[in-house]
Amino acid sequence: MNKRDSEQLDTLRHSAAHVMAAAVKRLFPSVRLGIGPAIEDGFYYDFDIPEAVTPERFEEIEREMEKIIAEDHPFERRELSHQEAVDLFRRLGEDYKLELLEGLKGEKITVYRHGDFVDLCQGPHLERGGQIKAFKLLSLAGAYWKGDEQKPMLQRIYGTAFPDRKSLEGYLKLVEEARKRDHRRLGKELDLFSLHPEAPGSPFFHPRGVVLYQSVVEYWREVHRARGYREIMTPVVLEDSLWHQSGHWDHYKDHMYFVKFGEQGFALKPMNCPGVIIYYKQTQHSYREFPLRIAELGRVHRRELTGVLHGLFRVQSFVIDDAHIFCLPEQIKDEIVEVASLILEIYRTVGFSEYQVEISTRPESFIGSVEDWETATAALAAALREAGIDFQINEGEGAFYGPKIDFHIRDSLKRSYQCGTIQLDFSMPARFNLEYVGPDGARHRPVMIHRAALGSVERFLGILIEHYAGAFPLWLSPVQARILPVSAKALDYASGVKERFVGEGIRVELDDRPEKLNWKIRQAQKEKIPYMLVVGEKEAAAGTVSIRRRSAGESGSAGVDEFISRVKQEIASKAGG
RNA sequence: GCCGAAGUAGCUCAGCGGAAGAGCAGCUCACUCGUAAUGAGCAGGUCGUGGGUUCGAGUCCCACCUUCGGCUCCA
Repeated sequence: MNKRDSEQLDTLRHSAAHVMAAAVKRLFPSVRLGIGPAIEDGFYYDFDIPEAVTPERFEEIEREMEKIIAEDHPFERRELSHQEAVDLFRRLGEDYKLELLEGLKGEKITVYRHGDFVDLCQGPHLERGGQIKAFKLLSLAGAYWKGDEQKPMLQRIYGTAFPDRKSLEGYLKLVEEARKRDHRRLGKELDLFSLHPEAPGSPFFHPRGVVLYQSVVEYWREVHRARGYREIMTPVVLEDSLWHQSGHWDHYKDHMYFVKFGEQGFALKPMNCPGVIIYYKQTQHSYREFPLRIAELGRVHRRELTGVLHGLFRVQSFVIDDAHIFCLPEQIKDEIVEVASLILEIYRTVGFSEYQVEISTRPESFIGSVEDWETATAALAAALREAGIDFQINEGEGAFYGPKIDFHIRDSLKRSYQCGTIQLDFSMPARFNLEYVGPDGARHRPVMIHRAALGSVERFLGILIEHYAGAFPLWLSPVQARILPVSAKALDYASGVKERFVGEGIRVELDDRPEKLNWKIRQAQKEKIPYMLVVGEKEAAAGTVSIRRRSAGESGSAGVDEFISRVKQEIASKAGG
C-alpha cells in the first residue's frame, strides 16, 4: 500500500468515526464527545456517556450508522473564528471540545458538518457519507481523557472501515488468524506453559515449554561463550541497603517486592545490575581485563498494575538475558558494534530478519553532565553507523542514567516488539564507586554497558510462539519426531528405531497407543510435530522409516541411519521453520 | 490502579430463578489398522471465592481473586 492509499484509508476511517459519533449522539443524546481519530487498523471515538455502553448495543449503533450513511449527507468543511467555535461548542454542551479549543487559541478553527452532526476537526473527510461501504464496530474500552490517569475516563468504541466488503472480511480473517496463533491459546494447546491465580503473572513452564525455553537459552549461552562472555548467577533476594544505594528504592520502589525476616528487610531484585556490581567489587580490576563481559540469565520480579498482565508478554517474574560490560571510555564504540552484531545474529538465527533500531537520547530528568551525555550518544550513533545499521532517534526517551539503543523485531504478522537494548549507565559506577587500575597505576571509574538481546526470555518465547504459530523450526521443537507404528505388529521395530534416535540426542516419541494410523497422524499434526515417522511391516523389513513432514505431508522414506544424519544436520543448522 | 466484559467437567462451550448439560480429552472393552478423527460403554463439576436477596441461586445483588479487551505502564 502506498502513501496515498493509506491517506485515503485514514480519511475513510476518520469519516466513519464521525458517522459513529453521529449515531451514538442520536442514541445517547446526553453524550459528550472526546476525540475520534483514525488509527492503524481502523478508528475509535471516545465518549462520555453516563450509562455504560455494552457490546450488545453495537448492532444498534451499527444500524443507526447504516441509516446515516444511507442519508448520504455531504461532509461540509467550515472555517470559524476561535470565538465562533467556542460559542458553537458551548451551545452544544461539548465540554471536551471546549477544552481542546483552549489549546487552539489564535488559530483558525475548522469544523465539519455531516447532516445534523458537527465536530471540531481538521479533516480531511470523504465528500459524502454514502462513500462508506464497509465498516464494523469491534470493541469497547475505557480510556482516560487525554491519556491522563487524573482525568475522567471515557468510553472508547473501536471500529474499522475498508473501501469494500471484501477487504473488511480479509481484515477480520487476519484478526482471526492472529487470535488462533495467540501464544496464550497455543501455550495451552501445545502444553507449553500455564498461569495460575496462586502466582499472577508468573508462568509455570511445562515439560515441552521447558524444552523450548532451554533450546533458546542453550543457543544463547553458546553464542555468548563464543563472544567472550562469562556467566554468573547472583541471588534473587538482596538486602534493603543495596537497593537504597543503587537508587532503586527511590526510582523503582512501586515495582518491587519486599520481604522481611525479623528486623532485617530484603527485596526481590527487579534488575540484575546490583548483583553483578557486588561481584565486580569483590576483586580489584585492571584495564587489561577490559572489556569485561559478564552475562547473567537473571530472574527478576516486578510488581505490575493488575490490569496490565498479559500471558508471557507482561509478567511479574521473568528472566532477563542480561549482560554488563565494564570497559574504558574509548572502548565504548567498538563494544557497541560488537553487541549490536551479537543481538542481530541472535535475531537472525531464531527467525527474525526484520528489525528496527532506535537511539533514545537525554530525557528531561537525568544524571551526569550534558557533555558526557553528548559524547556517549554520539558514540552510540557512530557505532551503529560503523556497523551499517540504520536507526531513528527517539528524542528524550533515554533512561535517567544514560542513553540507549533499542532493537525492535517484526514478526510474521508484521507486528513490532521491542526486545534488545544497549544502555550506557552513568549512574551505577559512581553510586557504587566502581574502580579499575589504569596503565598509570591510578584508580579510575569504568564505563558500564547494560545490554540484553531477548529482553525478557518469557516474553521472547511468547513472541516466538506467535511468530511460528507454534510450528517451530526443528531445533526449537519440543518434540522433533514422533514414530507412528501402523499396527501393534510394528511395535518392536518402532521401539528399536526410537532407541536409535534417543541415542543420537534427538527428541523423539513413540506413539504406541492402539489407535489407527490416521488418528495418530491427526494428533501429531495438531501438536505441530515436524517429523512423523510411519513404520509398518514394510519399513521393518527394509530397515527404513516412512517420512511425513508437518507442512509437506508424505515425503518418501529413508534408511534409519540416513534419516538420523539428515535430522541431526537440520538441527545443527538451526534452519527456519 | 482505572473503564468494560468473563470465570460452569482437563479443554471448548450451552444452561441465565424451579432436579448440573454437550462435544472433545480421559478410562474400560472390542477392532490390529498404511498418511488428518473406528465403535460401544464408564467415569468426571461445593458452576472462581466469600457474603447477601429468595420457599428455592451457575442463574439476581455486593465484595474480593483471576482472566480477557483497552487506558496507563513496560522487558
